[in-house]
Amino acid sequence: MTNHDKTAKERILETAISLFAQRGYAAVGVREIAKNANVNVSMISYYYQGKIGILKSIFNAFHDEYLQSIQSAIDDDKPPEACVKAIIHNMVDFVREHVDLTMVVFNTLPLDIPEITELKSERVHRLIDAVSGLIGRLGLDPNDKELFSIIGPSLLSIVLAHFRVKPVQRKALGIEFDDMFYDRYKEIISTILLRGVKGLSEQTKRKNGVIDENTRR
Amino acid sequence: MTNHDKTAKERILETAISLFAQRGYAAVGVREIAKNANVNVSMISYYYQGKIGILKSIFNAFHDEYLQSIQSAIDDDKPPEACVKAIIHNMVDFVREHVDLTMVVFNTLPLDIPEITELKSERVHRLIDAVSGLIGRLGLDPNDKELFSIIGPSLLSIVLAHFRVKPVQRKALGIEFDDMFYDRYKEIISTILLRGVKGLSEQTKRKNGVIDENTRR
Amino acid sequence: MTNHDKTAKERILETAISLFAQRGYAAVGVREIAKNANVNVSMISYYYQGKIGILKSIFNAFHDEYLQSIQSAIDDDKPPEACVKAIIHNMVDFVREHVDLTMVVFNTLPLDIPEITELKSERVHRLIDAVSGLIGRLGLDPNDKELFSIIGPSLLSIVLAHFRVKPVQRKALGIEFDDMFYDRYKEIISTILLRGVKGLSEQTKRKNGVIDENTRR
Amino acid sequence: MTNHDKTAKERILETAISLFAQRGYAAVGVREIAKNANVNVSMISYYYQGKIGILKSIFNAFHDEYLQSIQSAIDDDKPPEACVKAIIHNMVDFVREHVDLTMVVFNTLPLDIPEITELKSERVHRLIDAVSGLIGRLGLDPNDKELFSIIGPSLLSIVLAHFRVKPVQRKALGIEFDDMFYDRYKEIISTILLRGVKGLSEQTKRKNGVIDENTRR
DNA sequence: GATGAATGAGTCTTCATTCAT
DNA sequence: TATGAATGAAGACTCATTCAT
Repeated sequence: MTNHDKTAKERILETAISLFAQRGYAAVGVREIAKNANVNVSMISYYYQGKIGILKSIFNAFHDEYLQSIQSAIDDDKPPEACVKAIIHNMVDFVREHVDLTMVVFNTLPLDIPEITELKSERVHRLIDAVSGLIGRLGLDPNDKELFSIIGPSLLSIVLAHFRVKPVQRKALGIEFDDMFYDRYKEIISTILLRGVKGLSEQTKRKNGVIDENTRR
Repeated sequence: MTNHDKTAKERILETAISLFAQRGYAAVGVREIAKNANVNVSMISYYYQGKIGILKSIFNAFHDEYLQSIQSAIDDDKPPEACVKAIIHNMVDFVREHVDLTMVVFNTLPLDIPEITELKSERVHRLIDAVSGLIGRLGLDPNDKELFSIIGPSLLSIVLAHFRVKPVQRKALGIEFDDMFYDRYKEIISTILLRGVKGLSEQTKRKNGVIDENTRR
Repeated sequence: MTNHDKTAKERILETAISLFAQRGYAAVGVREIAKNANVNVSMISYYYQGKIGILKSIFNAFHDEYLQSIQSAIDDDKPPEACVKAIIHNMVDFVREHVDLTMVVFNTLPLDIPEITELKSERVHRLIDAVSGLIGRLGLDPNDKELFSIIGPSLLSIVLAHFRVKPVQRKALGIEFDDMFYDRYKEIISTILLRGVKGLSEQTKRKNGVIDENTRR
Repeated sequence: MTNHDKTAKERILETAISLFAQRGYAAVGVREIAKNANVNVSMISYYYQGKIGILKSIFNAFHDEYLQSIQSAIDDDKPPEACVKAIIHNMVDFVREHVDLTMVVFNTLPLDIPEITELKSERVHRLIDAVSGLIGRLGLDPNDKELFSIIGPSLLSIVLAHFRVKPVQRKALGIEFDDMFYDRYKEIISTILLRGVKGLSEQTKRKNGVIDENTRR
């Protein structure tokens, strides 16, 4: 499907995602979006009920696909470590395929934009539901909210960190990022997280006095 | 020092940091900054040569203190693991003390704002210089740019992740974050990273065939 | 066509010409133009891409009509003196009909406004092309750039001089300027210029030794 | 006297003259003047009671010297043609020595700046007084206000025309203007004006029926 | 669906001037 | 004299949105 085949509505969304990812929601004007998308400015209000409507659509689009990519990686019949690896694998693939979409959501997350506050809260809860089972199987307490509030964001952050600074690094370090790089990327991130979490669960058990050699493998 | 004792210039900076952290650089207007800082709008251009000048000041202020907090944690006479723990300790303390400042820098980092592109590049290089020695002592190749481009951002991201979503979590999970929480926080993050990095260096060695099966588990 | 029938774009241009003529380009604000033209301020940027765009339009509008009025007066089948008279006739009529337009261009000409520097240069060249033939037929060297650089501006200046000081003179001398005045005006200016230029060409020939004492007086 | 020896007040005036000449009174800000003159902004209000005060000083400074240069060229014992030549000579020299000063006054003349309206009127009257005698001796009616209102401005305009467009011409035609150029300049302008005015007086007499061969030389 | 003119509040920046020191 | 902070209005321009066509 060439760019010309897409409907005006689609072109608006894609252009907005690209521009929001580059310069942030607030810094991009509807005129610029309309111009780049080759539509009349009024069409934005027509299709999305205003600029903020685009952002809502972006959040929903991201949420649907992202959640699914995580859920499809969780399989209670597989060992939890494999699930984590699969999640990371899916996440990296998903992010690579939707860098701009992900960046917009991630960068907009900590900002106070009243109109999307509800969307953000809802998203958090659904994610927790999705992964809480896996957390328990990894040896951590799924009801330990504090622990979760630390590990949860870390997981996404650690994966996304690279994508956030990619443009800066490409410039400063002169690195090109290809498929090989991302294979290594997945492996490194998986190692850090799996080993790290394993260390955590050992620590927990040790503190609870249940440490014996067997549990440490 | 009460808020009234501060100079107009200081009040502008602090107000801007607070507002930028909440809603992002582009979404905050100079009028609002001036109003909250109780100064005349034109004072912003007077002291900072325009809105972008405030952002530059913020970057420099962050960079100076942040770099120093990391450097002071690195001690070649201590084992590298202790250094990592110290860095994380310092970072968490630094971030807690300067949440808004850190958030502004972190959230602005991935955005394309031509006027501060140079500042960002320069910052990256100085950070690399500061920690490259430690990287080597942890068993990783300090000249492996790719590896660094993955771990570097991860380190900061994993620490900051919590702060980014703190407001959302406080609301969604009903957690209060006190000193005890942050002690635990430091420990968890340290564990994840140290164990994770250790896993990485072992992996590296294994691939290079330097170690045997016994040392692995 | 009443003022109300004109489009917003036309009203902006005409109002701007009038105000610029009175107080100069820099001294007039877009708000004042918009107010007098009965349009919203933003319409100025919408139609003219900013205040400077109005000035560009003014330059182009003047140039087009002015050049044409000169060209239509030049007829190689008529004696050059008649052409000069016709040019002055056309110029005076043109200026009377477009006093403000002419004044804006003339008063803006010597000012350094980077955005219109090119327009000014282009204008000079076209004018030279238009009259160089006539210059030769008047007995002057059309390739003598210096000579042209003196006479060219003089021609326009001498015609415009009156219009520049008209308001001051009306006040100071109590003169009213009507059709009769301008008929005399054309004659006086024509006489000065034709006799003056004739004197010049005689002087030139004399220096070149082409004529003898008898023809001189 | 080097630039550093000059008093702050002098530096302000000279800097203002230079800047006003380049870009016009309204387009130049007091901050720029103060900066270029190496004084504090407040000094401008202190010495000149505001920006408009500088302009008034400029008008007065010009008027005093300019009038004197014309008066010193008028000598009732010399033939009127010689006086005209002397006036032109003095004017060209004066203008060359005070280009910026002259341009500021000349360019500001047609603009409506309420605060200097009186200054302008006064100036016109004094000039008329100074040259009215000479006008009569040239064979023109000194009480013919209309005639004077045409010739008067023409005289100055024709001399200044070159200086107004000098920068444009230097660029467009590639001419350099040196002493030799200005010698020729004086001669050409003198010829145009003397011959032109002679033509006028002959015309006048002819109409009045007093023409005889003797008066035409 | 699509256009482009129009609106009015908003953007950041600069203005000339004043005042206490 | 000289300084620099401070003011408030005004500078040009852009914003997202609406509406008649």
